[in-house]
Amino acid sequence: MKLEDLPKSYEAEAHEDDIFRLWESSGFFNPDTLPDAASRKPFSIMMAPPNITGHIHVGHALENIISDIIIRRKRAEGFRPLFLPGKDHAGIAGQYAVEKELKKEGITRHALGREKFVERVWEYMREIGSNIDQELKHLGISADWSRARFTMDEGYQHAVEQVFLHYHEKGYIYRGKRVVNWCSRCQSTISDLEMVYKEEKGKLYFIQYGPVVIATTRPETKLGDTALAVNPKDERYKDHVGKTITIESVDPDTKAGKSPRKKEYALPVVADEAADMSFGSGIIKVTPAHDLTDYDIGQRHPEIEIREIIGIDGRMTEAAGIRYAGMKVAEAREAIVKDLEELGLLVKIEDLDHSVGVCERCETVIEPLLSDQWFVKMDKLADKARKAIEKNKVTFVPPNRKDMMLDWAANLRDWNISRQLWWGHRIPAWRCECKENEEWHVGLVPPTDSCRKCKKPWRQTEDVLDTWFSSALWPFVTLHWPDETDDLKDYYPTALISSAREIFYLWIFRMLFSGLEFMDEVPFKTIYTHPTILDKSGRKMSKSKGNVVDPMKLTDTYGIDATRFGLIWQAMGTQDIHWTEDPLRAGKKFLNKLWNSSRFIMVQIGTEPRDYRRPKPKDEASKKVLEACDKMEKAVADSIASFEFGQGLHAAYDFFWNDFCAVYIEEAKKNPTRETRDTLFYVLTTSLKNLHPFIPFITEYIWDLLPHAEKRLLIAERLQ
RNA sequence: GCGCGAUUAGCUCAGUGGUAGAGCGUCACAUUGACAUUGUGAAGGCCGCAGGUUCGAUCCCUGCAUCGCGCACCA
Repeated sequence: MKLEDLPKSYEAEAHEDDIFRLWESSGFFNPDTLPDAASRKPFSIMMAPPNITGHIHVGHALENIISDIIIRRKRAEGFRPLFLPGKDHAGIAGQYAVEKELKKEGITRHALGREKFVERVWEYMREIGSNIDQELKHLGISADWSRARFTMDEGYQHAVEQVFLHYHEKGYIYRGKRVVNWCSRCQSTISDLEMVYKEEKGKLYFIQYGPVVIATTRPETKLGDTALAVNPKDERYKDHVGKTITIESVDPDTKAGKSPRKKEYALPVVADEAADMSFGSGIIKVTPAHDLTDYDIGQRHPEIEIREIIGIDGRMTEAAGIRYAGMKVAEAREAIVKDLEELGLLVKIEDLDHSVGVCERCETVIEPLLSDQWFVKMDKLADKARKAIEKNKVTFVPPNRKDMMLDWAANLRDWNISRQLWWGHRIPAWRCECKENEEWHVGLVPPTDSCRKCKKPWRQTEDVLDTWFSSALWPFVTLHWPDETDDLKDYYPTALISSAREIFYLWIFRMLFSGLEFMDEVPFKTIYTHPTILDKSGRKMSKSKGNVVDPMKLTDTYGIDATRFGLIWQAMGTQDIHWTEDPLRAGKKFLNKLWNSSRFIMVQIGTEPRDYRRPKPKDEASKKVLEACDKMEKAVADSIASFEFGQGLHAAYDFFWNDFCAVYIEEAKKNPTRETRDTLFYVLTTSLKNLHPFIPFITEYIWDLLPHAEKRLLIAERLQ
């Protein structure tokens, strides 16, 4: 081979797509078709399914490149590794994405109707979903796309129904009126996860409440007050506990427009830990229908009445009194403050910085309110998961996450699993249209006998399940549970789950108890929380801040390998990454170094087939570089095994550039012998093998140019 | 408020109980010998602050400060 036959610099974009096609058509992403598949041990990772709401971001890129590194490494180590890809239908986020599209066309989902709207969502999912697949493939992710799953595909829907029925049979599912986070725009409950807090300059209002003064940021909720609470240790209010206090306040039944009038109320006083002695006056007004804390107080003191004064449309209900009924919450607040002031009941107003919960998707202020919802009892399920964690059935990386999760799981509320959305898994529960019959029938089909009160048919509830209800089942439903497939036997439990910090609790914990409940075994041996990519100044990336990094733009600029190199170079342990493109530049240079040294070696060694076992040279330089090479191999293996991907890449880089290129190749040039040629070939091929998981394209490309028996580095000679 | 993590060269980060390293950037020199996407050399750091342990601390301990994250609170 002549030097002139090989270009002077490495042209990534000329080869990367071809190489991926070559891998894909080889079928080796599917572990079953690997050579000697039957004798290989199974190993599996389930891809955290990206939400189908747009393009993948740089965090997805990092997450999946990390998994891909592990998978490629395992493939080379002689395992039968399954990396199962898939996508999440993303419930509220998916629906909202389509609603935004409709808005541009000037229509609403209500105008379309449920059936047509859901069709639109499916169209959107197919289109955006295939983009996501393309983007992941473009990054060189060696997942088995023939096994790809979607949380709304037919088999998955079936599994979700079975899970619901199972929980129902065990008595874990109930329907209840609870205070939930209500988004009045989405017209649905939302989970804590879908809620974000916005810092706001608010006001703290001090209101005369009979003999005491109470402080509140939400004076309008006083219309729903049904009690007062003080801390049991609070000496100041000891005498009031257990008695009622008569207070004077606005009469809400005075017509709007007329001057406000006073009215007397009797409110019971209870002792409850929730009252903080040091905040405000130390007395809290209890509004059980519109505040989670207050609702809990209500639960602890059943004598407290519940009055609902805010409706699901975000307006005051009739129970709030004719003076305020129909007003939006903010309007009612203004009105009542004015009335209190006129009546001389407003003591003072202070400024207060506090945060307000808003809907993550549409920024509507969340109203906590009482609503009929479906719940899953968490006590037994959470207990199972906690015990498994305590018994170290799973390993946490980093280890301190173990205690964090146990703390979090120690006081869980029951899981509100119903959502008033159109996009998602329909809840298999039926009820008579007449609504006079309170009876619910849970099952895949309606009951055959009609309702006792009328002759109308049963109808399935409009509600769908929380999107996490289905993603909780990911590690086994992807393997076709409830069918007892070979895949399920081979690949469950998975080796590890790699997840973003954001969804650590809500997703990981739910997969844990789901796996234990349905498979009797933890779904993964290791829970790895990968680094979060922040911008250079350490802020979260977000569209509104304009600091997001598009991985596709990076690959356009630097090529895929250099992008992978640059991402992993920065991935030190589980530390957050303050994003910088510098290492991508370094990556590009390194690829060129790798290319040119390979080019030089190819010319040196000629074209005859070679033995690529470790040579036993006698000269010092060769012995030394082989020793360093052994060290590098060990460092790479150890680093990957301990999730120190950046360290592994640094070790390989450092060895290759310095020990090998700068020192050994120069040395070998001076006095080329058969021994140095053997050593050059061995060190190069060993480096390629160790670098391959990080920068798979160039290593494969060079490998295929080398004269030896095994083509395809992807499945080349097994490492130890 | 509680917990976790971070704080080292201009920037992004490694690192070790014995007076510090990488990548990128900067400056000077080298020009075609695999590679100028290179090579050689240089500049640049009281390793956040204050105590303590130690013969010796950037590293261990305590406190503080700043930043970030999580949980709680936000009456």
